[in-house]
Amino acid sequence: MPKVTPEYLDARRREILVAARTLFAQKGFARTSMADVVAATGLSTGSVYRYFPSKGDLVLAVCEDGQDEEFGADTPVAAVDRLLGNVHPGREDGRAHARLVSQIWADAALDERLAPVVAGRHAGLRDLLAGLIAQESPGDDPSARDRAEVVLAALVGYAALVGVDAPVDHDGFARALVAALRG
Amino acid sequence: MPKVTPEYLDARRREILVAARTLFAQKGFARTSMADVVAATGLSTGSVYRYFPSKGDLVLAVCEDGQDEEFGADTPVAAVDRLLGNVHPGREDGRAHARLVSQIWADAALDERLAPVVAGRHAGLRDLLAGLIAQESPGDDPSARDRAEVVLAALVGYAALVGVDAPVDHDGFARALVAALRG
Amino acid sequence: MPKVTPEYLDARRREILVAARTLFAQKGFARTSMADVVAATGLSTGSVYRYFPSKGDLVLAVCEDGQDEEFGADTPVAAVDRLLGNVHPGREDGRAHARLVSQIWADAALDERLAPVVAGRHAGLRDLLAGLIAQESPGDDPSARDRAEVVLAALVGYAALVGVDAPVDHDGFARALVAALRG
Amino acid sequence: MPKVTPEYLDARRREILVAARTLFAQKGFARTSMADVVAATGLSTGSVYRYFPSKGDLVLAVCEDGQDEEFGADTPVAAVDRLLGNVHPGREDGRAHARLVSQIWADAALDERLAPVVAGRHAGLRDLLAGLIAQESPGDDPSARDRAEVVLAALVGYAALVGVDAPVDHDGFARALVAALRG
DNA sequence: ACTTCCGGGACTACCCGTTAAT
DNA sequence: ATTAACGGGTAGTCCCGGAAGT
Repeated sequence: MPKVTPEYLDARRREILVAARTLFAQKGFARTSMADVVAATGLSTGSVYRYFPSKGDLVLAVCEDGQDEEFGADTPVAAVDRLLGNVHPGREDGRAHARLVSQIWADAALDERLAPVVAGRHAGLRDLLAGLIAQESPGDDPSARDRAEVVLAALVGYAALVGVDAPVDHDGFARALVAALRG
Repeated sequence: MPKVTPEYLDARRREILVAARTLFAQKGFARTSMADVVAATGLSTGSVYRYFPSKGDLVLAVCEDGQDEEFGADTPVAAVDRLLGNVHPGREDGRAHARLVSQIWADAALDERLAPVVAGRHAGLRDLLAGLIAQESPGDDPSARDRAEVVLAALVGYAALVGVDAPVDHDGFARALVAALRG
Repeated sequence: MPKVTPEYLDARRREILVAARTLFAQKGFARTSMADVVAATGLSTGSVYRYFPSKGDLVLAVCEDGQDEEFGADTPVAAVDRLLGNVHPGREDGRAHARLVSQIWADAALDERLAPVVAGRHAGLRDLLAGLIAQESPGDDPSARDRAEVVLAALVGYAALVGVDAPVDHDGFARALVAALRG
Repeated sequence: MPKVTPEYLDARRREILVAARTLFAQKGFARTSMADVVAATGLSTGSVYRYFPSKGDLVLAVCEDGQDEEFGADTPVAAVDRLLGNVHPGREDGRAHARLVSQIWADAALDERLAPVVAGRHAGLRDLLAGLIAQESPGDDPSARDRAEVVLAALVGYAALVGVDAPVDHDGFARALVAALRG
């Protein structure tokens, strides 16, 4: 079935990506084999490798994916609430997402192709958050950036906690996080 | 014929543990093979398996190890400084330690034997920190625990950042973290 | 819809053949993938498979190709000189040609479709050479055929030597070969 | 089964080597998979890889093997007879050996680890044969080495012929070869 | 009619955690 | 205590068919 539309190709690619992300969130990168991905997509080995030339590329694509989703918040509190909501332990896919976040940071620490992607994405988010914080604060507070860094780091750590199924107090954490935003 | 002393056995065990931790910090759990550990210790496969019946047990032991080191701090700021110092990107083994932290949280999210160990350790640390915070604060502030949780989570996130070699402002982060301690 | 001319088709076929021979001479049959050939020709997979229904057929065609080139020599010495020149280690493509010769004989020993082609080609060359030898020799020397066989075998062996980049004395070999022609 | 005698290890190694050589002679290097070798030995994959860390090493070992067998001949004619006998098309394993010879020269042309081994072995044989020729010839004939090269090359070419099952006149070839020895 | 190119899936070399015999 | 053996699993390649377009 050659000469298909670019949309078709992109849809196929996304299917693989979604299947892979689901598996990676369940079992992590290392414990998910390409055969697992192949089985989950219903395609053949060759097909998957046509879209992603190696497992590393697939992992990379999963990590890059969703990166460009609009931040969509105009106050720091709203932004943090939203990010925190993604890893809410009560949500259906909250734990899965949290686990994926942990996997990504761990793998990025070992994979030099992944590291800049993850670091860059994080930096972008931090600057955005810092901007929102600065808008709210009176005068020029140089600590906005540091506060943003801390809050974002706390979110990563929170994902780790949710990932291991630790009994967290979601609302309490949210409150303390908002307090930290204020400095 | 040997009948070696328990001390000797324990020393052997520690040697393996140290070698494994070093390798795990460099390459992560999945990318470190038992053969790597065996080679690093200079022992034989059988010996290593005598002390740790499976790779999972070795990973578990590495994660548990160091857990019982005294917290050794009597103010929250001192405690946070100390913890933060362990993953200082400028320190020789700061990045290695940071990487190991990321690996542990990621693996704990997948391994049900590991999860409670890591979660428990974290809870202990959090309660200790919450205690120190409460001591300092006037009256009974119920948010001490939440603040401790946030600060500790931020430390985990900071380790992730250092692990991927992101350009962090260590001192700025420390300041913002101390501010967060105060709420 | 095209209905292209047969000449065009043949030209295409030759392009593929040339590209394939070059690759086969560089990397051998087994280490050259159809994808390599496709890439080298600039055509599509389907096109290549239209002209050569399988890799085996392509290999066969490469082995048959050049077979019908006129011997173009009227004395045994001239013939041998010419053949030897094709695998001269100093020539640009001498080693490449020599490597290809080795690949062909090796593959022919395993492929029953290839074997008769190669054997037949060799037999033709030998008979031709034997005829030239007989012309020069006085009376009817029944050993002409055997001498031709030995000389031709030596040429194959020489190609093998050049193929592995062994330090050969080309002129010395040529002299000894001529002596062998004479018996 | 640890701590076995070196003889045991060597015997095991030889078993693998023999099995591999047989397969390689039948199907060539490329068409013989490591799984084939494993099955032929009756061992497990891991065991075979313990003795030969890669397929390339196994191929190399097969090519080096038998190299040190004594030449065992004191006249050029006897030497050539012996070498020719190894690839006699009538002998049980003559064709198999001939095929293996072809495979080795072809692979050596592509594998830079193999090339020097094969070239060196050939050079040794040639010098030995040249020595025998020189002994017999009156005075100092500088062409002894070239004649030896031609004769050896012819033997390689003869192996190629036998390998493809070409109808050769073994005795006629032998006679012409002996004539070539004399120059 | 003819080319393109996606899909398929068996296969390959090799690795790894672990056992058990010596 | 040592180490040979195990065997299932891993990422990735390869040749080729056949449907979809031009």
